[in-house]
Amino acid sequence: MYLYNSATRKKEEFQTHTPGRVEMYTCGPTVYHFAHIGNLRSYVMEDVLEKFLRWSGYDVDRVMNITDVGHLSSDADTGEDKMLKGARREHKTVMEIAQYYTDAFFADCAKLNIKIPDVVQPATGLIPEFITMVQGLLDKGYAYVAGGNVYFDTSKLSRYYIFNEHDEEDLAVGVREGVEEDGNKRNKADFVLWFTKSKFEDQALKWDSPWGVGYPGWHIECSAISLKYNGEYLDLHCGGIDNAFPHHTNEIAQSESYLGHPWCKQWFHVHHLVTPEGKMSKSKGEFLTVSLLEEKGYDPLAYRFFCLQSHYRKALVFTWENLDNAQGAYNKLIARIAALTPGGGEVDQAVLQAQREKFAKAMGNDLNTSLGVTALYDALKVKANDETKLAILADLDRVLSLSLLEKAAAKREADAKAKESSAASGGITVTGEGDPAIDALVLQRAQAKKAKNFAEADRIRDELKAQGIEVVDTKDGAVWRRV
RNA sequence: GGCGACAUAGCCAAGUGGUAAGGCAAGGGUCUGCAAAACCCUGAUUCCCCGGUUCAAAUCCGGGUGUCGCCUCCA
Repeated sequence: MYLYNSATRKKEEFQTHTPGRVEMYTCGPTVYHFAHIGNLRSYVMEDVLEKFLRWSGYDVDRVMNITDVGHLSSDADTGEDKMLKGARREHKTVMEIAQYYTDAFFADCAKLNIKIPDVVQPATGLIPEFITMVQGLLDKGYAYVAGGNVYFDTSKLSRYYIFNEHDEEDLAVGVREGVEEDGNKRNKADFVLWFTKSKFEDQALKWDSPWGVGYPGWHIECSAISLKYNGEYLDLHCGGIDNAFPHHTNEIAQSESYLGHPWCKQWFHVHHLVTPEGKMSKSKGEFLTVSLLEEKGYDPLAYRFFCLQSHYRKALVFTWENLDNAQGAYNKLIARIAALTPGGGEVDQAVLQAQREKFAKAMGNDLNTSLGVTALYDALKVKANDETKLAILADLDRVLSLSLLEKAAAKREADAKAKESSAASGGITVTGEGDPAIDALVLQRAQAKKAKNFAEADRIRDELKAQGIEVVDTKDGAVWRRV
């Protein structure tokens, strides 16, 4: 397959260190708050990438960290740990916060059909490994101690900026409000590997180290966790585009300096979900979570569908209108699949194979999920029996994970049930949200309608409408809902 | 100020030198007492702009413009 590689800024043929096996690492969430749907866009796209690699025959070893310490909200000593901030906000301990939001993260993932990685490692569980790595960098001369902290010395590298051609002098340090320069650093780009100094006395998580009691920097965790579980050679590193610099740049600096050889070849960065006002963030605008989408009546998988319709390397604009489009398209797709009849005839293997190849070509071209979704529509239109169409859809859904066949089967079953009860009650069925008084009115209307008393039927429908209730006649009876 | 990505119909988009896929929305039609649903039909003389290369450019080259992101909190 071909993937765009952020490190070379080119689309390249994907190659692994060990043929047939992919060592894959993903930067996981900092568990200080709920994930918003923009965060989850990355995990959706990475999930599709992982599943496509498996579908293509690779053996994938996927590792993800959980940042539960060390992620500062600012540079240098002024930085407050995000976890602490969360804990204080909710009057809980840091570990309680970490557990709560880790669980919430994976609950969101489950709703979006995002598979849990093979290894999930919280940063606090691997402190000795971080210390070993920091010590190794000190021993090799890539790090120094200053003002109680351990820093990585970027001047020791022949090339530090991997993802962009920065000239150090052009870097606007402190470009953001509230960021101060750290006087302990020898070079502008140096970063902390281990902190012992914190202005915040309630820094709850501390560990003993050769440099004093303290806590790890944010970047070291990913290098060390990947080294432990993926080994010395990483094939594919994923994350949001905003992590390219400085986080991933620093990971490369640490890992390659420590290992003494090239580390990860392929870098996969997912671009942002944005609103018409700009970047989505937890601190401004509406805080969009999966739960909020559900409260508003959306299927989380419609959001997944929305993500798949677009390319991962393009900013995707979120508006409620766009999500409505996706939900509508998703519902229609399910309805069309539900209209197929399972269990009849043989699967046409030649057609299945041809559609598989078409899909593989699209997805293999820098993960073109938009064409991948189009392949679903092609499957519905292909000249073959329903059994073959269903087989194609089931196969492609192993990658896209839209629960197509499950949802279609559920719809088919619900439709059959409605039809059955319709037959049992002489053709008049009322399906609604479980209010007997409303059911009675809707039934009255249906009876008036059956007696061709349309004036009375419309009068009752208007009466219901005034109460915010919409009645729709389907071929299987009357259905009402609150709007 | 520096670096990077992107720019195709109302919206999401495909397209990688051979004459603009697909989806959503919209409009028209069939059907239904009326609606809804379903099904059928309709869409860009043109791909941000200006030059250039070529028999041929949305695609390649040069120069602009715009939007977004990063430059030590973010996926």
